[in-house]
Amino acid sequence: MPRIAGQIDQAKTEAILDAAAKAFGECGFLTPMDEIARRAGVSKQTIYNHYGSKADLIRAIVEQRVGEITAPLTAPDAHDHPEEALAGFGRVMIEMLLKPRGNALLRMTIQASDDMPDLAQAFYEAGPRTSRRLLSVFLRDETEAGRMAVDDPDLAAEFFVGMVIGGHQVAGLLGQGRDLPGQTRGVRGVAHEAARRFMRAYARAGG
Amino acid sequence: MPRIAGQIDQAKTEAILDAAAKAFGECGFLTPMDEIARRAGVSKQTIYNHYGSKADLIRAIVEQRVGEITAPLTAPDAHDHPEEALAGFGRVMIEMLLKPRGNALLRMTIQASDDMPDLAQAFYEAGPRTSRRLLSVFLRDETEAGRMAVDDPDLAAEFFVGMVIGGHQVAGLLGQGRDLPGQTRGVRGVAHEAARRFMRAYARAGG
DNA sequence: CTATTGTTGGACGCGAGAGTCCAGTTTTCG
DNA sequence: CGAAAACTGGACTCTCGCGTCCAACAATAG
Repeated sequence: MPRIAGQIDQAKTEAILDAAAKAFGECGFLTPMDEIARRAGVSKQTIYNHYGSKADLIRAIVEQRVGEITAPLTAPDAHDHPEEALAGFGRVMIEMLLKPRGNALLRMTIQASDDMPDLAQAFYEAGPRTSRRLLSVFLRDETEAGRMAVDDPDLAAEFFVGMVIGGHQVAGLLGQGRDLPGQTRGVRGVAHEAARRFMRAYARAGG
Repeated sequence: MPRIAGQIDQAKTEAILDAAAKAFGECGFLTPMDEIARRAGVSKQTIYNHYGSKADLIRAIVEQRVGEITAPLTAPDAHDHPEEALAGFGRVMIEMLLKPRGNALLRMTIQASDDMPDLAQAFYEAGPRTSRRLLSVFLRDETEAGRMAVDDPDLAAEFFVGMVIGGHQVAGLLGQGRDLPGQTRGVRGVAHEAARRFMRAYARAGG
């Protein structure tokens, strides 16, 4: 028994995954496997030893990266001022999408969603859906605590998420990242303004 | 000179375009040309007689449909109550995306944006960008008329558009159209609620 | 009727990319 | 050192889809 059975992976598996994620992000999911092998500094055969097929490779990328990217997106802390918490949540969300990684991952998943609808669903659950749910819970708690007046937390969460990322999403998906309002304000400025307006929209009746 | 020169097109050109748009929408832009020919009830050669290549065909689809789909999206009428005008604007926008056509067109353009960045840009200009601009102008006018208090119309327009379509967009692109808040309310309900909240967020200081 | 032009459908050439195969090399363990 | 397991790299097969070619057909103008 030469070579420990598990020694194969550790180094190369990650190199392959990194290179593949980067390549797919740049050139779309139609990037040839040879290109990925080249970038990873690895033989093509090795890729197929680690991941059985291109579909499996893509699956691995999405499953790993979704968690990684959405990690900083914890539920806002209800003990802060709600507006501050919302602004922070929004800021993380924008940064999530502005990073080449986030948008590239979404693009790749959309492109692959024809052939792999299950993957698209997993991505949707782990990404957009959970972020909405986190925010929805926060809004409900704030309302019960008497600091806000949100009658439909799910819908309100969708509104806020939409306010914050709406424009960036499509623009990024179409490769038109440059043109967006709020550039002069910067990420923090936009998130803060969104939070401020949202609070006004959902303020308690008494102010 | 047998056969009038212009007799070639009228009938078939449109049939091809319709079939192609439908096919691309359902199966993605990687639909074979043979499939399109079959659906259009036309020989493949005929397609190449009318449109030089697959890229040209896609271009033709996008250029025609963008205008067609965004046609009902005129600037809201400032003479109505602003909230009603906004709700109407939002409703049209949602319907634009809920129709298979709209979302399919966006998907197709995203998928093709790797190979045809110019097309993606044209789409973006004609679609998302002009709708934002229309709304922005409306908000500026309403503010000048003293009915609202919008300091940054561009950003506010992005907020409203995001509120209305944010969730549907990604869900549709990922083929997850079923799960969305606001189903119980229906399209009009969501648009109306968005308009109501938006008005509160941007009401004049004096109420 | 004849010439011209579009259409048909089917075969074809071609390139690209997924996945396989294999001989030779490297690495690690005993 | 010797054996086993993974890696290399490059050739190879297979499929698929774009775009072309071509011979027969249809329609229309003169």
